[in-house]
Amino acid sequence: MADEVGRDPEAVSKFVESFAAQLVEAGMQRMPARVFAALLSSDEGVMSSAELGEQLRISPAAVSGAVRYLTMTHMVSREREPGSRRERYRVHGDQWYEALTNREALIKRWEGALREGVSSLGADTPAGRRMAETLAFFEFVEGEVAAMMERWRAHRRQLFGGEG
Amino acid sequence: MADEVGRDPEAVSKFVESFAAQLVEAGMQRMPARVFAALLSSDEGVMSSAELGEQLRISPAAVSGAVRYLTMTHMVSREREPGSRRERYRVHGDQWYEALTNREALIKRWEGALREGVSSLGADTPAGRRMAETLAFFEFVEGEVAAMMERWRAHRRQLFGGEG
DNA sequence: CGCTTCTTTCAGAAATTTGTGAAGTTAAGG
DNA sequence: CCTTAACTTCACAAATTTCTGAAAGAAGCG
Repeated sequence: MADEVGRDPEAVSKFVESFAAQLVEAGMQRMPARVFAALLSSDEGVMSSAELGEQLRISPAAVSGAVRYLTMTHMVSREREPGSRRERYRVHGDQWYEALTNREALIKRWEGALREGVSSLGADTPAGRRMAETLAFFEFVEGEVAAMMERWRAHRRQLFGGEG
Repeated sequence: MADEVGRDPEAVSKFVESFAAQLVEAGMQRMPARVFAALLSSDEGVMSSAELGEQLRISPAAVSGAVRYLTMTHMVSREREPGSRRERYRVHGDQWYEALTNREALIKRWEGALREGVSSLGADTPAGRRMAETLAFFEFVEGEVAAMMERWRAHRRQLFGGEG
């Protein structure tokens, strides 16, 4: 496996850590953030568990935990080369930020909590009305996001061409 | 100060805690989340420091810290009745979720980190191209969100009328 | 101008979260 | 079927975060 020479490992590491820090500040846990940033900055967008552990100086256990989170949120997918027990993790380049905007499940739960609030506090009370409005906002956003992503794909095609 | 009878305090508290839990899961700290949920479920959308402390069973210090966070993120504003040293905190009903979508500063920093990544890894490398695309996505979203909020306001007017 | 009431700051105790080593599990290859 | 390489799970130590009581800091009111 030829190392990609021409890449300054220190520059890569610097980017990885600084981008991970931004993700952490946005609420992501540290290890998932670092693993994700490492994948994002790898040339192929693919790394093995061992490579991740080595570059980030973390234990296999930490890699495992981070990857579990990242795959559950669909920011990363796992692959296996046929006839190997080496797992490979891939960031899909145009899927991960779609996953980012895709807080569907989260929004659904907010909506659930708000609906309960409206009915338990009373739809005819000021607080109930405030919650009903908030609920309407989330429902609105839910629809808009889908349309926005459609426009993005068109825009992207225009900027980068059909495949990326 | 007449207690609002007709409101079941237990139902209110149940909503407050369950909505706060959702906010926590989305990355907000516990105390800000609880304080915010309490305000949201109050009839006038306004509560004093003492009322918050009493309902949530937390110290004045905790209220202070939570409110500091909430005002910094523009989810809550502080008021003072003239001629009183009692602070009052208000959730604006149609401002707070605008603040929620308004991750302007956050997105700007992500963009900064990505720009650095593109230039330090090389715009002509696969990784550099992946980051450039991600950057383009954020720039796109930034513009779209503003337009979306404009549409929301129109939609809202249609649903609830001009003032709320 | 001092008293009183409310808010903020701060140090530290308590609780939670995080990452590791070690043991356990799965599956490829002989 | 056994060996071995790789990933995962688990208990615990360490680090971090969170919330409180106490003291300090503002600001109305007499």
